[in-house]
Amino acid sequence: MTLVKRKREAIPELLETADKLHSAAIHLLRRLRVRDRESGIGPAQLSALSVLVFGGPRSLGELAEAEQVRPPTMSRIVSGLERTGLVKREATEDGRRVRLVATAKGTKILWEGRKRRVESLANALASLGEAERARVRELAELLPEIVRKI
Amino acid sequence: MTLVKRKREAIPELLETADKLHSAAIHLLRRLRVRDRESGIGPAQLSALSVLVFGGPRSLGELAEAEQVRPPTMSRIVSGLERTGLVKREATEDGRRVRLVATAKGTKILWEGRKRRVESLANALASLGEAERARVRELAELLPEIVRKI
DNA sequence: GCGATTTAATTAGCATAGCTAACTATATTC
DNA sequence: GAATATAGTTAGCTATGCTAATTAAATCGC
Repeated sequence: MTLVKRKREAIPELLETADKLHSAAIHLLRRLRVRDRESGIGPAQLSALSVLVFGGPRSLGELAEAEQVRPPTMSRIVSGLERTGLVKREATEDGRRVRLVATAKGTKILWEGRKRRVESLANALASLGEAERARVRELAELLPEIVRKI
Repeated sequence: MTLVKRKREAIPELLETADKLHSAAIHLLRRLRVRDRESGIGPAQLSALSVLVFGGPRSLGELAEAEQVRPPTMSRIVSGLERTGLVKREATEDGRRVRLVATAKGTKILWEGRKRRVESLANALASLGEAERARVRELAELLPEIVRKI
């Protein structure tokens, strides 16, 4: 017990920070999500589409993994996106795989939605002081590194 | 147009910060969500339960509003929580209203789940340097204020 | 080179979670 | 006390998650 004490002692403070960060992330996204309804697309479809738009075409399995969803689930999400003309399934050299590509319409809709979310948040940031904005900027850069370690 | 130019010019930098923060929040929660499956409770039930556990008992309408969901949706979420013994519907003076209360079992399960999420994140924070951890701590305190302004 | 295995995606069937519309029951108002 | 307002539920639709089973294509082994 006493031998690992140093390591254990470090945790409570981190737990508190983690708890606050976790809670803030939940509330942040809950607020921004409201604006997604304007797109008329469900959250899973929107999220999958964003991977294709920002990350480029990929197979169904890859997209499922990126979205942390099982292939059958992604298959149906893609079917919905295809039905509304936001994504296209294309054949590949490997006859088992499909290449999923966002259409022009899908790309446009996604950018508009993202713009709404980001603008809502940017407006909230606008009322902060210069020092606080700088702090937020620093954190926004630091977060991806933290996420990678989870 | 030109009259509001000053305000518009301030936005691009904020848009970039907002975009990064938004994206980081999405990826953060996506990672942490994985651990929720261990609880065996769906995300909507888990989130509603957390409001009752951390915020105390309230009516169905209040809970629906807190969760940004319509009353019929919340009614069914609560039915699920009641069926598994995590929440109780109690009568109030006003015969139309119900008081929703988390049971001991519900409280216990929620704390365990929250612990898992927060610990995952705290572990990721543990590998940061002292200066970075301090920065994260500052931001975690600042975020609720930003969220309130969205 | 052809049968067996592996891999990618889909289909089928189930549960949860979101919505609107319609209904029930209780309070409130005039 | 009748009309109206409010709180919650029920019914029925769509979307999103899962596992199990199926289909089709590629690869492996001999």
